[in-house]
Amino acid sequence: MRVTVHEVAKLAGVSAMTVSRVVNRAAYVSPATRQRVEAAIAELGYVPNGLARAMTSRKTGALSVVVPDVTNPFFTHVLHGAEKTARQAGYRVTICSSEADEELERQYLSDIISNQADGVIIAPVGDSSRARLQVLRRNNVPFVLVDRSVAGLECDLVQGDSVGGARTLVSHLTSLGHRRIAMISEDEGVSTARDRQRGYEDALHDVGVQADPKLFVRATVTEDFEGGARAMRQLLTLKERPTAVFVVNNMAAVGAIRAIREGGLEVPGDIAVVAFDDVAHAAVLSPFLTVMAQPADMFGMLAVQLLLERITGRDEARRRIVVLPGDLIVRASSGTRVNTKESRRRR
Amino acid sequence: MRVTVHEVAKLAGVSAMTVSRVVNRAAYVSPATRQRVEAAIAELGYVPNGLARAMTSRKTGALSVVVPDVTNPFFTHVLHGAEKTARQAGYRVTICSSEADEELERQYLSDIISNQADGVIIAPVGDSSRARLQVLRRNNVPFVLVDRSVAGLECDLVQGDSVGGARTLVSHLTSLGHRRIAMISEDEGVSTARDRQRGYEDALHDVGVQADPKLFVRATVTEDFEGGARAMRQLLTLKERPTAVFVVNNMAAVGAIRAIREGGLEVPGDIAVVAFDDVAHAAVLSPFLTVMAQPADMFGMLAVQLLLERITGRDEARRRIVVLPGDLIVRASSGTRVNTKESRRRR
DNA sequence: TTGAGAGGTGTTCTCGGTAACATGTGCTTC
DNA sequence: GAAGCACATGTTACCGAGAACACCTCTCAA
Repeated sequence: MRVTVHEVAKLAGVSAMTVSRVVNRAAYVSPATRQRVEAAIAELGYVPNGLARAMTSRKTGALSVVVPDVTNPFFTHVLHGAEKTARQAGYRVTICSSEADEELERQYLSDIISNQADGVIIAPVGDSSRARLQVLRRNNVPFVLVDRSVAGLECDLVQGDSVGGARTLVSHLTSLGHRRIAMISEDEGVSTARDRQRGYEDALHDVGVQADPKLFVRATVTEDFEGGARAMRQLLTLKERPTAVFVVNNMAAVGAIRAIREGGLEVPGDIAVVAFDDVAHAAVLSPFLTVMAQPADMFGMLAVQLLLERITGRDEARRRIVVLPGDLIVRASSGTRVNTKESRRRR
Repeated sequence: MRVTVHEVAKLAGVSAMTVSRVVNRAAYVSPATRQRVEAAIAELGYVPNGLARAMTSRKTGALSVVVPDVTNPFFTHVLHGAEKTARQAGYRVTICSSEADEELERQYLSDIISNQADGVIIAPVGDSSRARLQVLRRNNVPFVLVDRSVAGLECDLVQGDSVGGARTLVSHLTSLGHRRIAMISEDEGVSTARDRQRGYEDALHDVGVQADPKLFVRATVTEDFEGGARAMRQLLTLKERPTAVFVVNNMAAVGAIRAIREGGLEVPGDIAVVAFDDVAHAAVLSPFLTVMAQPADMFGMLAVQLLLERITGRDEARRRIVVLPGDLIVRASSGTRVNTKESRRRR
């Protein structure tokens, strides 16, 4: 069906090997032959079969990026950074959206091994990913974690400064006078959730406040905003409501804000909100949410770089961990007067 | 390096073929043998090589989705819908971000052929993609267009109702009294730009207004918002400024709004803004932009469905075109009083 | 008793490309 | 004039699976 070397060879009156040599600009093909072969290639529209090549070369040129949610702007940018860097290095990128589902993640990783990806970038579902990642390792597929580490698994990692970032965000709230500050977190098996909780507790401790367990809620963070909304509704039922909330990420924050408003309350008037991860479009359209912005593109770029180094040998290299600091962007939702220009205008 | 059938066969004391039979649950393997083979597979951690399989079966199980920008929420959702549907049908999805660059698109399509993808979903860069898509066709790679058609190319297509959607958006503006309405479009080679321009002109015509060429500007729409911003700045230099702007898509709209504000003007007070495509996060956080929302997930899902039908034979099927209507969502940016509750509160 | 068919397993060849090796020119060089 | 090398091309084998076919054994019906 598809054109092969053999058909090109026949048309050009040479052997398959010679066609291969022309295609790969290998040594020692006479100009006359080369020309005839090239003409035949053009005439038949021959495109080399990458699979067959991969069979012998043991390199597919494919990297896989596994993220829990492709519609989350944070991961979107990780993806973009990774894709760009990979392409420049001559690699393709296959995305896998694990939907934060362990079984789906397992399936993807198994597929990845089966399809001989040259390497994997993964934002793991959580600590439970450890076993699955060890299967990768057993099959000699190099991988690099992004955004999240996995307890008990030593490997290359690119992540943000969750502890520090959370501490900064929460300190921002305490500096505004808040003391009853809630946290909406996610599954304990996710390293960023743990780290951000630590930052949250550190910041409270800094001002002499003991973290109140009733003010700590976990959300199931899925692609829609419902997880954050549900968690927020729970907080709203407390007899003594928090005056501020620190939300573990952007998606949950959006849900939380919606829940607050649906509860007839105002942000930041009744409850101030701060969160991790910026949302570019929203930020420009109508800057509202105070966030710890992370350089997501950079996460992807660096992860690919580390991965490529693993792929191209240098096995001796030890485990490398890159930690990227975030940027505190203060906007209306935390209750300061920064950037209120627009909201005043909108009326 | 990686475990193969042969090693499993050796360990189990059978032939490679028998291992293959066990793996594929093919007929006639004695329970005893099956068990020994399965034990060997488990012990060695054998995972079948998908490439080798693809060589003989002539099916890779890979679909490619080519979009101009993976960080654009619209395409993100197309991608998500496509990925989900494909996965359920047992296909993987490779994403290619063409960055609206013809050469990059050509390269990707060539890669796709080379890597024997079973099919392609593509939001083409523009009409110039025609030649590149014909190469796909010549190589028997089925494909379906999403979002954009290509002039002079007959093929399956899933798109929004750009003419009607634009007409609705612009009519919304005229119904509010606007008459000097500008349009920020993009490259003429993009079908949606042409269609939306027609809808724009139709809507003006409906109220007896002749489209003013000076009010029509093209933006180079790239992943950042600069294209829209530049176009807007150009409109702001006109002696007689437009009172409203219809922007061809969400990314450009974000840039345009930024430019308006940077010019010291207000939206919608000085200039009303409407655009195609919603941005989910922004919409929840602080509803502002009046848009024609398109069911992007659905675009991806349907495109994959059409594609799978092509792949699994039924070649006789004629060209199919699916047109999905959008939803007008009126918010603050167009100057109505809808949804002003939040902005009033925010003060 | 024979043969037909089901059960069970191995051998060979192929998928499309290329590494490795083989072969065959012609020209230089001592 | 034989060795030696650069150039030019072909042959063979292999990458890891699986299709096709061959070849056993055993059972059961005629």
